[in-house]
Amino acid sequence: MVRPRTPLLSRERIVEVATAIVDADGLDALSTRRLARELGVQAPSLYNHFDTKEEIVDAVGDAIVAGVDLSMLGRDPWPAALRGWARAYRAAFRAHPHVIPFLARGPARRPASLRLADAVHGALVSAGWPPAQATRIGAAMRYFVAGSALGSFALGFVADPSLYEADYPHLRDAHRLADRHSEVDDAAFELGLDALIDGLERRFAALRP
Amino acid sequence: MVRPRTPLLSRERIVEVATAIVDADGLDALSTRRLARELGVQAPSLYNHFDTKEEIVDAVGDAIVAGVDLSMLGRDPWPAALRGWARAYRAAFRAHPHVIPFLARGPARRPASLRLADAVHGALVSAGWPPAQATRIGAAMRYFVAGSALGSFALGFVADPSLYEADYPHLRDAHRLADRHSEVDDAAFELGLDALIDGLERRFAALRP
DNA sequence: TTCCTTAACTAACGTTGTTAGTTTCTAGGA
DNA sequence: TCCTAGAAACTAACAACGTTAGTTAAGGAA
Repeated sequence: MVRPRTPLLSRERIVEVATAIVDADGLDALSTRRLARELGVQAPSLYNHFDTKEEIVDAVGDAIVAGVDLSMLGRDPWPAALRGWARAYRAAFRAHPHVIPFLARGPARRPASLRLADAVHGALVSAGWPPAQATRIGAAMRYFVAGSALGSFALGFVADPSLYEADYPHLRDAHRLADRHSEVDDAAFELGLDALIDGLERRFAALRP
Repeated sequence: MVRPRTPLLSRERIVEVATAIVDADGLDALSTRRLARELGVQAPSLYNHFDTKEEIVDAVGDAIVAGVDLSMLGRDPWPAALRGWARAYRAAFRAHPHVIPFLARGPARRPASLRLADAVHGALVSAGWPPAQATRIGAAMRYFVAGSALGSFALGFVADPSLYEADYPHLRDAHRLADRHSEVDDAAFELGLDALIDGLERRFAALRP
Protein backbone atom coordinates (compact mmCIF):
# COMPACT_ATOMS: atom_id res chain seq x y z
CA MET A 1 0.00 0.00 0.00
CA VAL A 2 1.20 3.50 -0.78
CA ARG A 3 -0.06 6.95 0.13
CA PRO A 4 -3.75 6.24 0.85
CA ARG A 5 -6.55 8.63 -0.13
CA THR A 6 -7.13 9.66 3.48
CA PRO A 7 -4.18 9.39 5.87
CA LEU A 8 -4.20 6.32 8.10
CA LEU A 9 -2.16 7.96 10.82
CA SER A 10 -2.12 11.14 12.82
CA ARG A 11 -0.15 12.19 15.87
CA GLU A 12 -3.35 11.99 17.91
CA ARG A 13 -4.20 8.47 16.82
CA ILE A 14 -0.65 7.26 17.41
CA VAL A 15 -0.58 8.74 20.91
CA GLU A 16 -3.97 7.25 21.69
CA VAL A 17 -3.03 3.71 20.71
CA ALA A 18 0.40 4.02 22.32
CA THR A 19 -1.23 5.03 25.60
CA ALA A 20 -3.53 2.03 25.44
CA ILE A 21 -0.61 -0.34 24.88
CA VAL A 22 1.44 1.14 27.71
CA ASP A 23 -1.52 1.07 30.10
CA ALA A 24 -2.33 -2.51 29.20
CA ASP A 25 1.12 -4.08 29.09
CA GLY A 26 3.69 -1.60 30.33
CA LEU A 27 6.34 0.61 28.80
CA ASP A 28 8.44 -2.30 27.59
CA ALA A 29 5.53 -3.65 25.58
CA LEU A 30 5.50 -0.53 23.45
CA SER A 31 7.52 -1.33 20.34
CA THR A 32 7.27 0.46 17.05
CA ARG A 33 6.20 -2.74 15.37
CA ARG A 34 3.40 -3.54 17.78
CA LEU A 35 2.21 0.04 17.78
CA ALA A 36 2.18 0.02 14.00
CA ARG A 37 0.36 -3.31 13.86
CA GLU A 38 -2.42 -2.05 16.12
CA LEU A 39 -2.68 0.99 13.90
CA GLY A 40 -2.98 -1.18 10.81
CA VAL A 41 0.32 0.02 9.39
CA GLN A 42 4.00 -0.88 9.07
CA ALA A 43 6.50 0.34 11.65
CA PRO A 44 8.49 2.80 9.55
CA SER A 45 5.35 4.75 8.72
CA LEU A 46 5.42 6.09 12.26
CA TYR A 47 8.52 8.04 11.35
CA ASN A 48 6.49 10.24 9.06
CA HIS A 49 4.84 11.64 12.20
CA PHE A 50 7.49 11.37 14.91
CA ASP A 51 11.27 11.49 14.67
CA THR A 52 11.96 8.88 17.32
CA LYS A 53 10.11 6.47 19.54
CA GLU A 54 11.06 8.58 22.54
CA GLU A 55 9.13 11.45 21.01
CA ILE A 56 6.05 9.25 20.97
CA VAL A 57 6.43 8.39 24.65
CA ASP A 58 6.95 12.08 25.31
CA ALA A 59 3.63 12.84 23.67
CA VAL A 60 1.91 10.12 25.70
CA GLY A 61 3.26 11.64 28.89
CA ASP A 62 2.22 15.10 27.89
CA ALA A 63 -1.33 13.98 27.12
CA ILE A 64 -1.61 12.50 30.61
CA VAL A 65 -0.27 15.57 32.38
CA ALA A 66 -2.56 17.73 30.28
CA GLY A 67 -5.51 16.02 31.99
CA VAL A 68 -4.55 17.24 35.47
CA ASP A 69 -7.01 19.77 36.87
CA LEU A 70 -5.22 23.01 37.76
CA SER A 71 -8.28 25.17 38.38
CA MET A 72 -7.78 25.35 42.15
CA LEU A 73 -4.34 26.94 41.80
CA GLY A 74 -4.62 30.68 42.19
CA ARG A 75 -8.27 30.36 43.15
CA ASP A 76 -8.27 28.56 46.52
CA PRO A 77 -6.04 29.55 49.48
CA TRP A 78 -2.62 28.02 48.87
CA PRO A 79 -2.84 25.12 51.35
CA ALA A 80 -6.16 23.94 49.95
CA ALA A 81 -4.97 24.55 46.40
CA LEU A 82 -1.81 22.52 46.98
CA ARG A 83 -3.81 19.71 48.54
CA GLY A 84 -6.33 19.63 45.71
CA TRP A 85 -3.67 19.79 43.03
CA ALA A 86 -1.66 16.99 44.65
CA ARG A 87 -4.74 14.77 44.67
CA ALA A 88 -5.52 15.52 41.04
CA TYR A 89 -1.91 14.95 40.04
CA ARG A 90 -1.77 11.64 41.84
CA ALA A 91 -5.08 10.53 40.38
CA ALA A 92 -3.84 11.22 36.86
CA PHE A 93 -0.65 9.28 37.52
CA ARG A 94 -2.40 6.30 39.04
CA ALA A 95 -4.58 5.99 35.98
CA HIS A 96 -1.43 5.35 33.94
CA PRO A 97 1.07 3.86 36.39
CA HIS A 98 3.43 2.50 33.76
CA VAL A 99 4.27 5.96 32.44
CA ILE A 100 5.38 7.37 35.77
CA PRO A 101 9.05 6.42 35.70
CA PHE A 102 9.21 8.28 32.46
CA LEU A 103 7.27 11.34 33.64
CA ALA A 104 9.38 11.51 36.75
CA ARG A 105 12.34 12.60 34.65
CA GLY A 106 10.97 16.12 34.68
CA PRO A 107 8.95 18.47 32.52
CA ALA A 108 11.67 18.80 29.87
CA ARG A 109 10.00 20.49 26.94
CA ARG A 110 6.56 19.00 27.36
CA PRO A 111 4.10 21.90 27.31
CA ALA A 112 1.56 20.40 29.71
CA SER A 113 4.22 19.74 32.33
CA LEU A 114 5.55 23.24 31.95
CA ARG A 115 2.07 24.69 32.27
CA LEU A 116 1.63 22.70 35.48
CA ALA A 117 4.93 23.83 36.96
CA ASP A 118 4.07 27.39 36.00
CA ALA A 119 0.67 27.26 37.69
CA VAL A 120 2.01 25.79 40.93
CA HIS A 121 4.83 28.28 41.17
CA GLY A 122 2.56 31.18 40.30
CA ALA A 123 -0.03 30.24 42.89
CA LEU A 124 2.56 30.02 45.65
CA VAL A 125 4.26 33.29 44.78
CA SER A 126 1.05 35.25 44.57
CA ALA A 127 0.01 33.77 47.90
CA GLY A 128 3.06 35.41 49.43
CA TRP A 129 5.79 32.80 49.32
CA PRO A 130 9.24 34.08 48.29
CA PRO A 131 10.09 32.70 44.83
CA ALA A 132 13.03 30.60 46.05
CA GLN A 133 10.82 28.93 48.63
CA ALA A 134 8.07 28.42 46.09
CA THR A 135 10.51 26.52 43.87
CA ARG A 136 11.45 24.26 46.75
CA ILE A 137 7.84 23.64 47.68
CA GLY A 138 6.96 22.75 44.11
CA ALA A 139 9.87 20.34 44.01
CA ALA A 140 9.05 18.77 47.38
CA MET A 141 5.44 18.29 46.40
CA ARG A 142 6.46 16.68 43.13
CA TYR A 143 8.78 14.35 45.02
CA PHE A 144 5.97 13.23 47.27
CA VAL A 145 3.29 12.86 44.63
CA ALA A 146 5.54 11.15 42.10
CA GLY A 147 6.82 8.78 44.76
CA SER A 148 3.33 7.90 45.90
CA ALA A 149 2.10 7.31 42.39
CA LEU A 150 5.21 5.43 41.39
CA GLY A 151 4.28 2.16 42.89
CA SER A 152 2.15 0.79 45.64
CA PHE A 153 3.93 0.59 48.97
CA ALA A 154 1.54 -2.07 50.19
CA LEU A 155 1.83 -4.21 47.07
CA GLY A 156 5.55 -4.45 47.65
CA PHE A 157 4.83 -7.04 50.28
CA VAL A 158 4.02 -10.64 49.52
CA ALA A 159 0.89 -12.34 50.88
CA ASP A 160 2.97 -15.17 52.29
CA PRO A 161 3.51 -14.82 56.08
CA SER A 162 6.43 -17.25 56.16
CA LEU A 163 8.62 -14.82 54.24
CA TYR A 164 8.62 -12.39 57.16
CA GLU A 165 8.27 -14.51 60.30
CA ALA A 166 11.86 -15.62 60.54
CA ASP A 167 13.91 -12.67 59.38
CA TYR A 168 11.79 -9.55 59.71
CA PRO A 169 10.05 -9.56 63.09
CA HIS A 170 8.46 -6.14 62.75
CA LEU A 171 6.90 -7.08 59.43
CA ARG A 172 4.94 -9.88 61.09
CA ASP A 173 1.65 -8.59 59.68
CA ALA A 174 3.01 -7.29 56.40
CA HIS A 175 1.49 -10.17 54.47
CA ARG A 176 -1.93 -8.63 55.09
CA LEU A 177 -1.02 -5.42 53.28
CA ALA A 178 -1.48 -6.78 49.78
CA ASP A 179 -5.18 -7.39 50.38
CA ARG A 180 -5.88 -3.85 51.51
CA HIS A 181 -3.33 -2.16 49.29
CA SER A 182 -5.36 0.71 47.90
CA GLU A 183 -6.76 1.54 51.32
CA VAL A 184 -3.26 1.52 52.80
CA ASP A 185 -1.74 3.55 50.01
CA ASP A 186 -4.55 6.09 50.06
CA ALA A 187 -4.28 6.54 53.81
CA ALA A 188 -0.52 6.90 53.63
CA PHE A 189 -0.83 9.50 50.89
CA GLU A 190 -3.39 11.51 52.84
CA LEU A 191 -1.34 11.32 56.04
CA GLY A 192 1.82 12.42 54.29
CA LEU A 193 0.04 15.18 52.42
CA ASP A 194 -1.55 16.52 55.58
CA ALA A 195 1.70 16.41 57.49
CA LEU A 196 3.61 18.07 54.67
CA ILE A 197 1.14 20.92 54.23
CA ASP A 198 0.86 21.31 57.99
CA GLY A 199 4.58 21.76 58.18
CA LEU A 200 4.52 24.25 55.32
CA GLU A 201 1.77 26.29 56.96
CA ARG A 202 3.85 26.65 60.08
CA ARG A 203 6.77 27.86 58.01
CA PHE A 204 4.50 30.29 56.22
CA ALA A 205 3.24 31.69 59.50
CA ALA A 206 6.83 32.14 60.66
CA LEU A 207 7.61 34.11 57.51
CA ARG A 208 5.72 37.18 58.72
CA PRO A 209 5.88 37.21 62.51
CA MET B 1 38.23 -21.08 25.70
CA VAL B 2 36.33 -23.59 27.79
CA ARG B 3 35.93 -24.10 31.51
CA PRO B 4 39.04 -22.38 32.88
CA ARG B 5 40.95 -23.71 35.87
CA THR B 6 39.75 -20.92 38.12
CA PRO B 7 36.37 -19.35 37.29
CA LEU B 8 36.57 -16.05 35.46
CA LEU B 9 33.22 -14.87 36.75
CA SER B 10 31.36 -14.62 40.02
CA ARG B 11 28.10 -12.92 40.93
CA GLU B 12 30.07 -10.35 42.90
CA ARG B 13 32.39 -9.48 40.03
CA ILE B 14 29.50 -9.24 37.59
CA VAL B 15 27.54 -6.93 39.88
CA GLU B 16 30.60 -4.81 40.45
CA VAL B 17 31.35 -4.25 36.78
CA ALA B 18 27.67 -3.81 35.94
CA THR B 19 27.41 -1.07 38.57
CA ALA B 20 30.45 0.66 37.13
CA ILE B 21 28.99 0.62 33.62
CA VAL B 22 25.62 1.92 34.75
CA ASP B 23 27.19 4.64 36.87
CA ALA B 24 29.43 5.70 34.02
CA ASP B 25 27.10 5.57 31.04
CA GLY B 26 23.57 4.91 32.25
CA LEU B 27 21.19 2.01 32.34
CA ASP B 28 20.80 1.86 28.58
CA ALA B 29 24.53 1.36 28.16
CA LEU B 30 24.40 -1.89 30.11
CA SER B 31 24.12 -4.65 27.54
CA THR B 32 25.07 -8.25 28.14
CA ARG B 33 27.70 -8.02 25.42
CA ARG B 34 29.40 -4.93 26.82
CA LEU B 35 29.25 -6.29 30.35
CA ALA B 36 30.80 -9.53 29.14
CA ARG B 37 33.48 -7.71 27.16
CA GLU B 38 34.56 -5.69 30.20
CA LEU B 39 34.68 -8.93 32.15
CA GLY B 40 36.87 -10.55 29.50
CA VAL B 41 34.24 -13.07 28.55
CA GLN B 42 31.47 -13.79 26.01
CA ALA B 43 27.92 -12.68 26.71
CA PRO B 44 26.24 -16.06 27.18
CA SER B 45 28.67 -16.94 29.99
CA LEU B 46 26.77 -14.52 32.20
CA TYR B 47 23.85 -16.91 32.12
CA ASN B 48 25.81 -19.43 34.15
CA HIS B 49 25.50 -17.00 37.05
CA PHE B 50 22.25 -15.13 36.46
CA ASP B 51 19.06 -16.28 34.77
CA THR B 52 18.24 -12.97 33.11
CA LYS B 53 19.73 -9.55 32.65
CA GLU B 54 17.00 -8.15 34.88
CA GLU B 55 18.32 -10.32 37.69
CA ILE B 56 21.71 -8.66 37.27
CA VAL B 57 20.19 -5.19 37.50
CA ASP B 58 18.20 -6.41 40.50
CA ALA B 59 21.40 -7.45 42.19
CA VAL B 60 22.94 -4.06 41.45
CA GLY B 61 19.93 -2.39 43.06
CA ASP B 62 20.02 -4.63 46.09
CA ALA B 63 23.70 -3.95 46.63
CA ILE B 64 22.95 -0.25 46.64
CA VAL B 65 20.04 -0.50 49.08
CA ALA B 66 22.15 -2.78 51.27
CA GLY B 67 24.57 0.11 51.70
CA VAL B 68 22.01 2.35 53.41
CA ASP B 69 22.91 3.09 57.02
CA LEU B 70 20.11 1.99 59.36
CA SER B 71 21.96 2.36 62.62
CA MET B 72 20.01 5.41 63.78
CA LEU B 73 16.72 3.55 63.69
CA GLY B 74 15.82 2.35 67.15
CA ARG B 75 18.74 4.29 68.60
CA ASP B 76 17.87 7.95 68.10
CA PRO B 77 14.49 9.51 69.00
CA TRP B 78 12.10 8.75 66.15
CA PRO B 79 12.05 12.20 64.47
CA ALA B 80 15.84 12.34 64.32
CA ALA B 81 16.03 8.71 63.30
CA LEU B 82 13.57 9.23 60.49
CA ARG B 83 15.43 12.28 59.30
CA GLY B 84 18.80 10.55 59.39
CA TRP B 85 17.51 7.47 57.64
CA ALA B 86 15.85 9.51 54.89
CA ARG B 87 19.10 11.33 54.24
CA ALA B 88 21.09 8.11 54.13
CA TYR B 89 18.55 6.53 51.80
CA ARG B 90 18.62 9.47 49.44
CA ALA B 91 22.41 9.69 49.56
CA ALA B 92 22.72 6.05 48.55
CA PHE B 93 20.40 6.64 45.63
CA ARG B 94 22.14 9.79 44.48
CA ALA B 95 25.47 8.02 44.40
CA HIS B 96 24.06 5.86 41.61
CA PRO B 97 21.51 8.08 39.90
CA HIS B 98 21.18 5.95 36.79
CA VAL B 99 19.86 2.98 38.73
CA ILE B 100 16.97 4.85 40.23
CA PRO B 101 14.59 4.62 37.30
CA PHE B 102 14.99 0.89 37.64
CA LEU B 103 14.62 0.75 41.43
CA ALA B 104 11.56 2.90 40.97
CA ARG B 105 10.07 0.54 38.43
CA GLY B 106 9.65 -2.55 40.53
CA PRO B 107 8.25 -3.04 44.00
CA ALA B 108 10.53 -3.81 46.89
CA ARG B 109 10.87 -7.58 46.92
CA ARG B 110 14.61 -7.49 47.50
CA PRO B 111 16.02 -8.62 50.85
CA ALA B 112 17.84 -5.38 51.52
CA SER B 113 14.63 -3.43 50.99
CA LEU B 114 12.75 -5.72 53.36
CA ARG B 115 15.41 -5.30 56.01
CA LEU B 116 15.05 -1.56 55.60
CA ALA B 117 11.25 -1.61 55.90
CA ASP B 118 11.54 -3.81 58.96
CA ALA B 119 13.90 -1.41 60.69
CA VAL B 120 11.77 1.65 59.97
CA HIS B 121 8.56 0.05 61.14
CA GLY B 122 10.21 -1.37 64.25
CA ALA B 123 11.67 1.98 65.22
CA LEU B 124 8.33 3.77 64.90
CA VAL B 125 6.34 1.16 66.83
CA SER B 126 8.78 1.00 69.69
CA ALA B 127 8.72 4.79 69.83
CA GLY B 128 5.01 4.60 70.57
CA TRP B 129 3.28 4.91 67.21
CA PRO B 130 0.32 2.57 66.71
CA PRO B 131 1.29 -0.07 64.12
CA ALA B 132 -1.28 1.09 61.55
CA GLN B 133 0.07 4.64 61.73
CA ALA B 134 3.64 3.39 61.58
CA THR B 135 2.83 1.61 58.32
CA ARG B 136 1.45 4.80 56.84
CA ILE B 137 4.43 6.82 57.97
CA GLY B 138 6.83 4.31 56.49
CA ALA B 139 4.93 4.47 53.23
CA ALA B 140 4.73 8.25 53.16
CA MET B 141 8.45 8.55 53.86
CA ARG B 142 9.25 6.11 51.10
CA TYR B 143 7.08 8.11 48.73
CA PHE B 144 8.97 11.26 49.50
CA VAL B 145 12.47 9.84 49.45
CA ALA B 146 11.92 7.72 46.37
CA GLY B 147 10.36 10.65 44.58
CA SER B 148 13.21 12.93 45.48
CA ALA B 149 15.81 10.42 44.40
CA LEU B 150 13.96 9.47 41.26
CA GLY B 151 15.06 12.40 39.27
CA SER B 152 16.27 15.90 39.75
CA PHE B 153 13.49 18.45 39.82
CA ALA B 154 15.83 21.20 38.77
CA LEU B 155 17.42 19.24 35.94
CA GLY B 156 14.01 18.80 34.43
CA PHE B 157 14.22 22.34 33.17
CA VAL B 158 16.14 23.39 30.11
CA ALA B 159 18.87 26.03 30.26
CA ASP B 160 17.27 27.96 27.40
CA PRO B 161 15.41 31.08 28.62
CA SER B 162 13.44 31.53 25.41
CA LEU B 163 11.47 28.39 26.10
CA TYR B 164 9.81 29.97 29.12
CA GLU B 165 9.63 33.69 28.40
CA ALA B 166 6.59 33.72 26.19
CA ASP B 167 4.28 31.07 27.56
CA TYR B 168 5.18 30.46 31.18
CA PRO B 169 5.51 33.79 32.96
CA HIS B 170 6.11 32.33 36.42
CA LEU B 171 8.95 30.18 35.14
CA ARG B 172 10.86 33.22 33.97
CA ASP B 173 13.95 32.15 35.91
CA ALA B 174 13.59 28.42 35.47
CA HIS B 175 16.43 28.27 32.96
CA ARG B 176 18.81 28.99 35.83
CA LEU B 177 17.79 25.87 37.72
CA ALA B 178 19.92 23.48 35.70
CA ASP B 179 23.11 25.23 36.77
CA ARG B 180 22.33 25.03 40.47
CA HIS B 181 20.51 21.73 40.33
CA SER B 182 22.07 19.92 43.25
CA GLU B 183 21.73 22.96 45.48
CA VAL B 184 18.06 23.35 44.51
CA ASP B 185 17.26 19.67 44.90
CA ASP B 186 19.04 19.45 48.24
CA ALA B 187 17.20 22.46 49.60
CA ALA B 188 13.86 21.14 48.38
CA PHE B 189 14.53 17.78 49.97
CA GLU B 190 15.47 19.33 53.30
CA LEU B 191 12.46 21.63 53.28
CA GLY B 192 10.06 18.82 52.49
CA LEU B 193 11.66 16.50 55.01
CA ASP B 194 11.48 19.13 57.76
CA ALA B 195 7.88 19.97 56.96
CA LEU B 196 6.88 16.31 56.83
CA ILE B 197 8.49 15.39 60.12
CA ASP B 198 7.16 18.57 61.69
CA GLY B 199 3.65 17.56 60.72
CA LEU B 200 4.20 14.06 62.04
CA GLU B 201 5.46 15.34 65.37
CA ARG B 202 2.29 17.37 65.81
CA ARG B 203 0.22 14.27 65.14
CA PHE B 204 2.33 12.31 67.59
CA ALA B 205 1.75 14.90 70.28
CA ALA B 206 -1.99 14.80 69.62
CA LEU B 207 -1.90 11.05 70.06
CA ARG B 208 -1.56 11.26 73.86
CA PRO B 209 -3.19 14.49 74.99
C1' DT C 1 -0.58 20.14 -16.58
C1' DT C 2 3.55 19.93 -13.88
C1' DC C 3 5.92 19.24 -9.79
C1' DC C 4 6.94 19.02 -4.95
C1' DT C 5 5.48 17.07 -0.69
C1' DT C 6 3.30 13.61 2.01
C1' DA C 7 2.51 9.19 3.73
C1' DA C 8 2.50 4.79 2.97
C1' DC C 9 5.54 0.77 1.59
C1' DT C 10 9.62 -3.05 1.33
C1' DA C 11 14.14 -4.29 2.51
C1' DA C 12 17.76 -4.12 5.29
C1' DC C 13 21.28 -2.93 9.08
C1' DG C 14 23.26 -3.36 13.44
C1' DT C 15 22.04 -4.45 18.37
C1' DT C 16 19.65 -6.49 21.75
C1' DG C 17 18.47 -10.52 25.24
C1' DT C 18 18.49 -15.19 25.16
C1' DT C 19 18.76 -20.37 23.95
C1' DA C 20 20.89 -24.57 22.20
C1' DG C 21 24.47 -27.37 21.96
C1' DT C 22 29.49 -28.31 22.66
C1' DT C 23 33.70 -28.69 25.18
C1' DT C 24 36.63 -29.07 28.96
C1' DC C 25 37.69 -28.73 33.57
C1' DT C 26 36.56 -29.58 38.69
C1' DA C 27 34.66 -31.98 42.67
C1' DG C 28 32.91 -35.87 44.95
C1' DG C 29 31.90 -40.65 45.56
C1' DA C 30 32.81 -45.70 44.77
C1' DT D 1 42.23 -44.26 41.29
C1' DC D 2 38.65 -43.99 38.20
C1' DC D 3 34.02 -42.47 36.96
C1' DT D 4 30.53 -39.43 36.68
C1' DA D 5 27.80 -35.06 37.34
C1' DG D 6 27.74 -30.66 36.89
C1' DA D 7 29.90 -26.15 36.38
C1' DA D 8 31.62 -22.69 33.37
C1' DA D 9 33.31 -21.28 29.45
C1' DC D 10 32.56 -21.33 24.32
C1' DT D 11 30.31 -20.74 19.19
C1' DA D 12 26.30 -20.21 16.53
C1' DA D 13 22.01 -18.76 16.01
C1' DC D 14 17.19 -16.78 16.77
C1' DA D 15 13.62 -13.44 17.01
C1' DA D 16 12.64 -8.77 18.15
C1' DC D 17 14.16 -4.15 18.52
C1' DG D 18 14.79 0.99 16.69
C1' DT D 19 15.93 3.03 12.71
C1' DT D 20 17.43 4.26 7.75
C1' DA D 21 17.32 4.09 2.72
C1' DG D 22 15.00 4.00 -1.16
C1' DT D 23 10.47 3.40 -3.71
C1' DT D 24 5.75 4.49 -4.97
C1' DA D 25 1.54 6.82 -5.59
C1' DA D 26 -1.79 10.26 -4.04
C1' DG D 27 -2.72 15.26 -2.79
C1' DG D 28 -2.18 20.05 -3.29
C1' DA D 29 -0.08 24.22 -5.30
C1' DA D 30 1.67 26.69 -9.26
